[in-house]
Amino acid sequence: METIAKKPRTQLDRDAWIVGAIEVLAEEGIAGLRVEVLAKRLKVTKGSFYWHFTDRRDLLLGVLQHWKEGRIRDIIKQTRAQPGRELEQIYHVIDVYSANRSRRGMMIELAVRDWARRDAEASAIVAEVDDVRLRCARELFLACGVPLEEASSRCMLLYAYVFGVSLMIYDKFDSDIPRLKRDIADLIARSSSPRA
Amino acid sequence: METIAKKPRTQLDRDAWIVGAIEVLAEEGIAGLRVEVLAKRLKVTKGSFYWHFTDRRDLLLGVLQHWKEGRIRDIIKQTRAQPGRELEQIYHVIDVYSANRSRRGMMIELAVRDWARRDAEASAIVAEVDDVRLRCARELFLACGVPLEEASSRCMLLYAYVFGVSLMIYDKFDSDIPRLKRDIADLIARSSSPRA
DNA sequence: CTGCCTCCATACGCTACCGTATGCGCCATA
DNA sequence: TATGGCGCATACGGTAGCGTATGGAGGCAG
Repeated sequence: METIAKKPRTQLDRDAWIVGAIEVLAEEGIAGLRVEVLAKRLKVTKGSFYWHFTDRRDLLLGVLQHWKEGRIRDIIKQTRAQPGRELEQIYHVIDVYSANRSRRGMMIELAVRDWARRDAEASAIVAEVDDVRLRCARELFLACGVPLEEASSRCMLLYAYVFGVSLMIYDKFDSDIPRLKRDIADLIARSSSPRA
Repeated sequence: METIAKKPRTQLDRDAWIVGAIEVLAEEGIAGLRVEVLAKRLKVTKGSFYWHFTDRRDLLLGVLQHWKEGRIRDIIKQTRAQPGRELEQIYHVIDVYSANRSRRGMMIELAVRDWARRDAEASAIVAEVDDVRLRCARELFLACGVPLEEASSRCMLLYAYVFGVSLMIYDKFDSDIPRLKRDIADLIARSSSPRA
């Protein structure tokens, strides 16, 4: 009767390959994402791979799709705030991205963006994700009473900052990095109009 | 008598290889920087390459060194302002990086930083460059009368922004990108204390 | 002219991949 | 118990790239 119920299977399915692929992508970048390397990591041979995928490109498209959906789900979640707590939520978004806590997610993010610099399909996916991110974040600023154009500037600055700071190496620059990051979050989030 | 004078030679020297390598690096990333590919672009064979370099790693170290020196020269130049025109210079720095004018330089920058995410030697070079950049930019803010800690925050935000914005795809987000970028430059540069 | 040194070409072995062809065990179902 | 297909293993041909070995052209000195 349970024809639709998921059967517990030890075998690999398409999704397991994609999840593993994202793991490799985070560690080695798109250039290191090789079929045989991934197969070895999953303890099977590429005979299995070419059963689930037509070729490497098929996998890569699956990775992009999987990443996009996960990102958009996360964006919706992170930018949903209780009325009156929008500013708090903005700080939370900055913190989530710039903290080392989600280092793994940022590695994937950077790998995908580097990939997108030379691949049209990856580029299209990143464009979609960026658009959703910016619009959702802008809503938060608007809810804080920030005017439209300033809300646009600030949310753009927000995301550019969190990605950019992940590319920099600034250990020796300042002795109190946590304070530095708090101050930067203030520069980004604190609206010039109301003043929290 | 002119044993030290440079002789005009049509042949390739170490530097020509490095310059060509940076070209490939900008277009294909570190993973695409292959000895035989580079040789083909320079219209020679890799027999020449292994005359000038011991191995691929030797070339990569040369690329890093060359990039570092060029960057530091540029930083010194870009952050040297006539007294009283420091704020103007800050805007100029933001503009130089975020404009598409120096798109090529940014491609190299991003390629090196992606490289540095998985290579200790590239990472060390980026750390040096970042340190010089941040300290030079901080001097500009200090000269504008910005307090030390705020100067640190703002110059960090500045560089994180310019690198991060180069990773984003935001065509559809706002209809007036130039205005958006001007507003962001104001958010970064405009000190809360004096008010230009 | 001869010999040497510089700079590059050619040829080779080796490894890492991609994608294909084919074999094979296991499980469900009749 | 027979059988067919699913999921994977094995084996193969082909390409790209690294590094080495060796040959060869051209200039320059003697």
